[in-house]
Amino acid sequence: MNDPQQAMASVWRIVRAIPRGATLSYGEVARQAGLPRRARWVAVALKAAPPKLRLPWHRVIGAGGRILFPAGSRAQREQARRLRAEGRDVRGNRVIAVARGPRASDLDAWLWRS
DNA sequence: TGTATGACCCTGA
DNA sequence: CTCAGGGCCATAC
Repeated sequence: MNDPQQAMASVWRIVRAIPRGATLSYGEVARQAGLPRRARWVAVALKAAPPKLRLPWHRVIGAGGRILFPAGSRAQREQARRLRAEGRDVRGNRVIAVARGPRASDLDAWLWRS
């Protein structure tokens, strides 16, 4: 998986598959995309993603449920807004873990079924 | 070739 | 809870 184009496509594919209301960390996305230890690359890939794709980028958050954009920034507010629109709670730059719905341990199955 | 810079992550204090 | 330090990997100059 050294071809940037292909690696980026893999990231996009995973992000696109994140169910509404669910979230994945950058590291998890990288791992799911077959790119372990390349969390930073996920960020690069998201930034480079054509808006045309309409990727649910807001469902990708930092490890531990943190929104990584600077507090108060345009992007931070937008991400919080979209997550809340999907029923998630956001306090400051923290995304509250889901009490109902798929748990982290079940997310794999959730993501890969079909 | 070398350095700086991230939409990152983990651990330890 | 915050903070620093080290690791990580691709990009830009």
